Parts: sequence; structure tokens; C-alpha cells
Amino acid sequence: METRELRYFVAVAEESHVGRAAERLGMAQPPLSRAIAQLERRLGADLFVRTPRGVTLTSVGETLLREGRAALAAVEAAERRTRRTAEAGGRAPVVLTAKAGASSELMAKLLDAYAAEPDAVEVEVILSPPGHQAAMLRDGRADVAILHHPFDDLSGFDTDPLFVEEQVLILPAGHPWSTRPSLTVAEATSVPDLPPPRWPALDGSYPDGPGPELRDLTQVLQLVRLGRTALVLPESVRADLRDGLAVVPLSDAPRVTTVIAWPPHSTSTGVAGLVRTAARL
Amino acid sequence: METRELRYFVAVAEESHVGRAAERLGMAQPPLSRAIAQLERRLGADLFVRTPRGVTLTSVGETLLREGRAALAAVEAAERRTRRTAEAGGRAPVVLTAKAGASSELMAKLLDAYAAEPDAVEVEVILSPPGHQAAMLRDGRADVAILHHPFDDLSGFDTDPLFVEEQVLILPAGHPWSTRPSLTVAEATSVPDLPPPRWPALDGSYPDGPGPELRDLTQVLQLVRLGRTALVLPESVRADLRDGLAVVPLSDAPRVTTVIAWPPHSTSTGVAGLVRTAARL
DNA sequence: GGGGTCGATACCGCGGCGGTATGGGGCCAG
DNA sequence: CTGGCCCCATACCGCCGCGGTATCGACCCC
Repeated sequence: METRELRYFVAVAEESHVGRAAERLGMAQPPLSRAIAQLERRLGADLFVRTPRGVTLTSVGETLLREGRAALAAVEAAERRTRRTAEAGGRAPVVLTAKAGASSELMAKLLDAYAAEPDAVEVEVILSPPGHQAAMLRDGRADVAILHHPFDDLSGFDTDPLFVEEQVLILPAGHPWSTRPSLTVAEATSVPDLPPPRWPALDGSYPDGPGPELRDLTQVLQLVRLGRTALVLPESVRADLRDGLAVVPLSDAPRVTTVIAWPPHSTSTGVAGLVRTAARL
Repeated sequence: METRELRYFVAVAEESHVGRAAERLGMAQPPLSRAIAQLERRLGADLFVRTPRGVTLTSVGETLLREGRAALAAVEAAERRTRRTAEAGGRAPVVLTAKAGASSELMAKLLDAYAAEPDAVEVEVILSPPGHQAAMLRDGRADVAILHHPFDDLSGFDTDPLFVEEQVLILPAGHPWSTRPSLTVAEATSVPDLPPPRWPALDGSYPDGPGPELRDLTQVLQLVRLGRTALVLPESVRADLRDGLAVVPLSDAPRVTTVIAWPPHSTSTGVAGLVRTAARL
């Protein structure tokens, strides 16, 4: 199976519509129809059922969509990581990704410590919205990630724990609850008049809801200060807080473990060095 | 990047020789040379250095080999799993793999319990030599595996622990050490006159050494009985032992955890059901 | 029943893949 | 030093197959 076929198939599956998929792929509809038919013939099974309004996946098609997406991500990762080491003249740089604004103190310590290593390579840091780190590791846009258990999906990666902390609710200063000694998770997730913020999904769109649309932590803290939202965060954010914010511990929230994660087959010296450094912190 | 290019590249990298790689791929040498040159041009970097005796990987090439192998395995997995659900008429069967001979009692219980589930699908069991399970999960020959921590490489998979046990040394009955109350790992790994057995590597070849070449547990137990080898195993093998064998506990060996493992993106109902059943055992 | 919206089919042109033949550099034996 | 050998690269060619346009056929809805 060629990646071209997989790309075509995934496009059609995602659009549920051959014509739109062809447009997205920058080609005409007939060759795409034929490519899909040919793939079905080679696999010996229908991938789509044709309906008057477009196409729908069969259960075989669903399997191929799931597996094919993972395969395409792996191929993209191979190409991206190869290009990156090529651009660096063979000395593969390391791309580290983390949630925008989170764990800044820890990351600074980690990057400083690693830079002091004798065989350190260049580290590029990419801050992206929560939830995007795993996808970036999978498709090669990043080589290492700072993630937070149990919030992030660690499956499929090797990880080392960095540290453990409690969670707190961030409120506007002066909010009636800001003087409470502690809150429960149930209370914290439904603060009266302060809807939780919404974060972008992997495709950049936002889920429905009353809360504000946000991309990083400084934005959200500003909106908390303005009394527009409230949210639960690891307590280490205290270090980044300015005036105008109140912090209330949560009594029954699970502890958050910050971990460093990397793809299991990665054997690059940069990743290994960074992980080794992290383990010593 | 197309999978055809990746296959070509991996073949050349593995053979370190364009001509032999072409032969292995069933094609002539010139088109392969050209395909590699084209790939290098598109990536903008040399993947091989040409030597008088063949070719060697550059550091960029090493990156592509590592990542490309993973990508090819993912593509193969997509195709294999799709074909499998196609052959089963859409009701994806589950392929479970385990070390030949190991954990037979546990597996019997698991398969029985799962078969009693209302929505159970067909489970095919593939027993293969130790160390092959991870590769089978990765390239789609299997969907679930029974593995043993810390011996097997669990990285890249989701796992659930099934149970924990001690390790024992299996000796021929009547061996001088067979009456010892316990042994250390250091002693057990160098039993006088009884070299440890050798297991096949992923490519089917055997490492060098004095021990016998083996593929499964019944074979090895027979050879122990004949006084040709001795080896360390989890103590649950006691259930499978017949006469002629002695068992000595190891005092300082790490405990073995039997786990059920599956690829993180697998969402098939079969895998989910099997894992759920396993968790209840 | 007609127009609109789909995907499938028919047919064509061309890029690119793989084939054979050959070139050219490096190494070694004589 | 040189002929022969072992490699990989280049040159050239034929054909498969991909993608394009035009059109058909099925289905739905007004």
C-alpha cells in the first residue's frame, strides 16, 4: 500500500464525500474515485458504502482509517525528522514541545542543565495549545514533550516522571470563593458565572460552550483577572501569577505528574541526553 | 514520501550494497540507484556515502532508517489489520500473540472468560519465539500480546498488569544443584556444563554460543530433562512440568509481571473486550 | 417529471518507473 | 604499472498508470 493511496483514502473518509476530498487534495474527482475503487479491489473489500449524499465508511474502512492515520503520521514523522537532521548538517537538533505557559520554571531548569552538558545539541522549543503535544511527537514535529499525567494521553510513548504536584483553582481576586480554604473538584468545575475556558482541538477548531476561546496560559490568566473565567491548574503556576488572582487548593483532585515523553524508537543522542538530564533534576 | 521509496531505502541500508538490495527487491540495480538519488535530491541531503565496496549510511541516513522502519511497520500494520477485518466480513477478529509455551494456564483462563462474553469476537492465538511479540504488534501481525516485564520491551504499547510471580531455575532432576533451597541470579546464569538455550533473533537467525537452538518451551523443557541445558523461568511453569525436572527458586531475581499489551491507537471492540476481561481475572 | 447532486465510467496524454546497455572510478593481482 | 574486476551512476527506451476532461447513470427533491 502506498502512502498516496492512504492519503486519498483518509481524505475521502474525513470528508465523507469524494468530490470535496478531491478538491482538498487538489485533483479532479474521477481519478480519486478510481484510486479508491482500486484500493478496494486490492484489499478485496468495500471501504465505503455509496449513498446519494456521499459516502460512509464500512467497518473495514473504519479499521483502515484508524490504522492509516497512525501510519501516515509515522511516515510524516520519518520525513520531517530526516529533513531536520539534514538541515542541521547531520547533527540532529531536538525539538521539545510543551503546553504554552505551563511548567516554565521546570523547563528553564531543564534547558539550562542540558545546555551545560558536554555533548548537548541545539534544542528548539515549541509551545502549543494543550492536547497537541502527543500528535506532534507522533508526526515528527517534535522529538520530546513535557506532558502532564493524568491529563495528557501518554500512550505510545516512553516517559520519565519529573515531579508531582497538587492542583488548584485559579479565581479572580475578590471572588466570593477566593477565601475558601479548599474546594472539591465538583465545585471547581462549575464555578457560578465563570465558565471554564475552551481550548482548540487538534484541527484548530473550538468546542461549543460559554467559556472564552484561548490558546495559552498568559491569555487565560488575564481573563481570569478580568473575571471572565476560572480554571484548575497545577499549583506550580503560582510562580507565574501576578496580582488580581486568587488560588484555592482542591481537596480531592488527583495529583499531577509532570513527565518527559518521547517516541519509543527514538535513539537520537539529543533526546537521550535531554532525558538523562531531566532524570537528574 | 512514498512507501516504495522507503522500502527501497531500507533495503539498501540493510544490505549496504545497491546491487544486493536490488536483487532482494526483485529489480535491476540502475532504477534502484536512481530512486535513491532522487530521494536524496528531494530531501536535500546525502543518505549514503559511496565507497568502493558498497555504500554506508550518513547520520541523516541513520535517522531515516530508524524512522522509516517504524513508518513501514505502521503501514504494513494498517494493511494487515484491514485485510484481516475484510476476510472476517467486517467483524474484526483479534490476533493474540504470546511466547510459545509460556503462561498457558493464564491464557486458557483468559480465552475461556472472554469467549463467555456476550459480544466476544473470534480470537486467533499465535505462539512465537520470545522477543517477537512486540514486532508482531507493531507490524499488525497481532493485535494483543501477552508480555513479561521486565524481560520484554513494553515501550510504545498500552499495558495492563495481569499478575506477578517469582522466577525459578529449571534443572534436570538429579543435578547436583537440584537439592539447593535457593540460588542467586549469578549462579543460575552460569550453571556448570549446562549452557543457557539460544532463542532466534527477529530475523530468524541464532546468536552464537554453546547452548542449544530452540523455538518453544516444550522443546526446551525436554532438553533440560536430557541434561543439555538449564534456564530461568517464571514459577508458573511448574504447572506444565513433568517428571525429570527440578525447580530451584532464585533468591535475588526481580519479580516478573505478566501483562497484556496492545497498540495505543487500537480501538477495536475485540481488543477492548479482551483487555476488559483480562482486567477482571 | 425535470433539475440538481452525487459517484462511476470512458478515453486520452504524459510523467515516471523499471528495463538494458554502458560509462567510469577505485582496488588489487600479477 | 596495468588489466580485470567490482561497484555505482548515467543514458536511453518502452510502457504502465496516474491524472485530466467529458459524460453517464443513479438517486432525491421540488
